[in-house]
Amino acid sequence: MGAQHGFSFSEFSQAGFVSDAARPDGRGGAAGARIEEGSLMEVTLYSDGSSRGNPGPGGYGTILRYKAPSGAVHEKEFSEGFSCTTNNRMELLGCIVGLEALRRPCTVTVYSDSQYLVNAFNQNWVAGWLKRGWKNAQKQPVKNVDLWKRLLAAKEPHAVTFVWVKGHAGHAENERCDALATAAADNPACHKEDAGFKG
Amino acid sequence: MGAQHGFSFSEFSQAGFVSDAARPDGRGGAAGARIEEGSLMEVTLYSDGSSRGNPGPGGYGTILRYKAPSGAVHEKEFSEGFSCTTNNRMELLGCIVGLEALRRPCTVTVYSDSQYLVNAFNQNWVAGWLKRGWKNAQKQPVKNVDLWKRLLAAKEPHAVTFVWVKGHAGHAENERCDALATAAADNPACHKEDAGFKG
RNA sequence: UGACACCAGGUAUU
DNA sequence: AATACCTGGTGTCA
Repeated sequence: MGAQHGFSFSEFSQAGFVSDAARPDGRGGAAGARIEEGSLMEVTLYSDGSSRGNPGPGGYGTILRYKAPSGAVHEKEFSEGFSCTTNNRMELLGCIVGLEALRRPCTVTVYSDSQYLVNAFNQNWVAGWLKRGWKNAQKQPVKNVDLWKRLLAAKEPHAVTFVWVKGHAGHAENERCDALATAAADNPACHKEDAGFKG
Repeated sequence: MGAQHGFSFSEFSQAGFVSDAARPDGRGGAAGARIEEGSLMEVTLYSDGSSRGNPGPGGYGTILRYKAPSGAVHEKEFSEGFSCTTNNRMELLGCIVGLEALRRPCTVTVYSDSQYLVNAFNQNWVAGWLKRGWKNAQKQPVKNVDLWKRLLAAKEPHAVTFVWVKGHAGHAENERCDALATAAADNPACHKEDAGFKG
């Protein structure tokens, strides 16, 4: 199972959501030009990463879900495998590809079991890194800067909220993402190279 | 079949073993007052646990065996069933009740198919737990601490050796214990509550 | 020192 | 297929 890039936004358009003014719930923006948070499409992103050996072969799994006001649920799954990477890189990448698939600004809720990912924003780690020029609290270079920068760029157009979920605790979507991630990690036939990983 | 507590040591006394000096094999202590390891009564303990569901209804089976110098074999069986417990708790409890039935310090050889039980001593897991204040190597609280403490207390007066036997591999006593354990697990009429189990 | 994740291995119970 | 338990390790941060 390879990556499925280019999340088809037309599916969402078909759900009758492109024109905010037409929304039946009345939340369509009267403001017009300005994008209000309440007027954005609400999307849920679940992701998980795995790595066999750490470092070793790895993969990510991501679910992007949009529930239309009509009640219809639109969902897309993503996954990729890599020949040599780390658990944390896969946790980040799963989130990144989900965000990068969005073609318009959205209100996104990201669910991840990785405190490495979630706390970077919810505990303001990134703010400290930027202040120190990508140095961590020990003044060492922050790891995986390539992915962190890519994540910040992918996040930028959206209103993103990060929620930590405990891993392997019965969370259905998290476990689906785990299955996608491990399946990709376990399939050498589809492995790509994680060019950013410095082994 | 309920538990049979209070292993009658008088049976062993009748085997002519109380006076070490009289032992025909010459290992009786000339030292007199001091209890030497070689002077202790040698007992063999077999035990096994089972649990239907894990967690679920479970039970243990235990055989305590003493072979008198005369060649006579004295044996006692123990078993109990519980309404909700785990496989590992039953493996521990089977050993505990056997040891607790001994009324004098003995040289005990414990045979179990549970590496959870055997390695706790033979691989010095307990030493690490005590050093870390009942935390395991991952710094999480050690599970079943109630039973581990009870086992340490039950073991304390004796010279205990643990031997691992492969389960379901034709070991006669192990399979007898398995039969006792599963019979107890499968008989709801005699089930007790495993008060220490946190479900 | 703490937290989360990712494994690798082993035994048993189902 | 899954749970109950343990050992050993790395990837990362505060």
